[in-house]
Amino acid sequence: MSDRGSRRGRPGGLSGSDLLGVARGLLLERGFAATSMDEVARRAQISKSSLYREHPSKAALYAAVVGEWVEAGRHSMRPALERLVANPDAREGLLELANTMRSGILSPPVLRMRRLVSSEAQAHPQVAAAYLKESWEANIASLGEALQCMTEDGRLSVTEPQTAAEHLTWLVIGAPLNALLLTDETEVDLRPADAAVDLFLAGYGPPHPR
Amino acid sequence: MSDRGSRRGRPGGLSGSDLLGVARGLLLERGFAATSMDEVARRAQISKSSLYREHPSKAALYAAVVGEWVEAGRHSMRPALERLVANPDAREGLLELANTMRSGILSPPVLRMRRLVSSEAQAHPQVAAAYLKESWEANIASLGEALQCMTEDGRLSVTEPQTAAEHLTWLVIGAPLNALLLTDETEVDLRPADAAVDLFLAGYGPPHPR
DNA sequence: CCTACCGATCGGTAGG
DNA sequence: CCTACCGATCGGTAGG
Repeated sequence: MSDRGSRRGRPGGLSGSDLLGVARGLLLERGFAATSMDEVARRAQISKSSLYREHPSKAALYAAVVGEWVEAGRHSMRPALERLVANPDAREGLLELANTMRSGILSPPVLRMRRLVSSEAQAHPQVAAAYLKESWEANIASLGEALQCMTEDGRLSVTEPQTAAEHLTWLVIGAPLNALLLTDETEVDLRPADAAVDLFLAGYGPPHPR
Repeated sequence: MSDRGSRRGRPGGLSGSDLLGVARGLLLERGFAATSMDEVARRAQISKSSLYREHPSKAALYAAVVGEWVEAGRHSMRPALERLVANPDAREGLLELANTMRSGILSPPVLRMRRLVSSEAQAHPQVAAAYLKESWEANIASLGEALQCMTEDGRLSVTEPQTAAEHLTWLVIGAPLNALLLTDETEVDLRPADAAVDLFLAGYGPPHPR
């Protein structure tokens, strides 16, 4: 990860993934407009010339930061989904997944990245579109596959996996995500996910639950 | 609404609600940072001195714009909720309400205001907090009251109206709102709300549906 | 009411 | 000569 090992001659500052990490920290903390290329360079201990050689514009740096983030989080839900599919108790598995989704999506860094991308969606639409497609829709699709898998062995009765995955997702995170996006807080008191899972199972539960 | 009638002597430019309308148009179109006080004054045909006399800072102008918007939309769902309560067919009423919620919350101006307030939530937290409380939470609470009313005469079986209202809201608008907030588009193809209403009724439907 | 203008700061690029 | 990198400063524009 660190480029420290590839430096030659001069002590030098950060580059590559380390440089993106510095930029990400500033962008998540202050937003796009309030993050200056000067401070990115200063914190990375490089000159602005070096910064602009690696990222030819502020927009390119921003796109690189979001791109690295999306790539890292693309399959972040996979372990939780494998635990869900492996759990013979559908309700227990869904409850655990709900809590995992909440603690992930509502965590301060993930929330800040979402605020950043959403705020810049008009100025940088291609970045927002990539974030939506590769971060959100990819994870929703994976959840849909897991729900279909659970339907095939009788633990659920889902006919439209994509729709069911969206329903579960928004039942679980809709209200707290909305509240957190409209606050400068990074935490909100969560009611238990039981009611959301109960509603989901009432509609998508096994066909013969007796 | 117009201050044209109260002008005295000079032809003058806009003030009051008309001035806020000009500022709102610019803020919704370009966002907070890209909206200059110079252009607000120019479009309102007043000097910057007059603008700053009526709104002592850019932040104050922004707060006034959002405040007027919140006040106007506070009870915007009431007519739709009255139709829901008056409809003896719960499913039909909920479907109509779902479509009303979608066409309202997902309409371009409402969407743009949400983007604006959310983008400035860190810089102007009190504005975002007022928007959340008086615009969102007030309407959710009204929906909860309607659901409780329908429970009392046997059309639903809701024990926690607040939770049920949140569930219905996010089932109906969660996915499209998320997609629209992460795009520069102002429209998205909506799948029918039937699946969301069916799921809601599976969990909150009448106790003896035979 | 308005024009001119301020102190500050931005993203991006020059010469050496 | 080449490269990686620096200090200094550019033209424009923001809120007030």
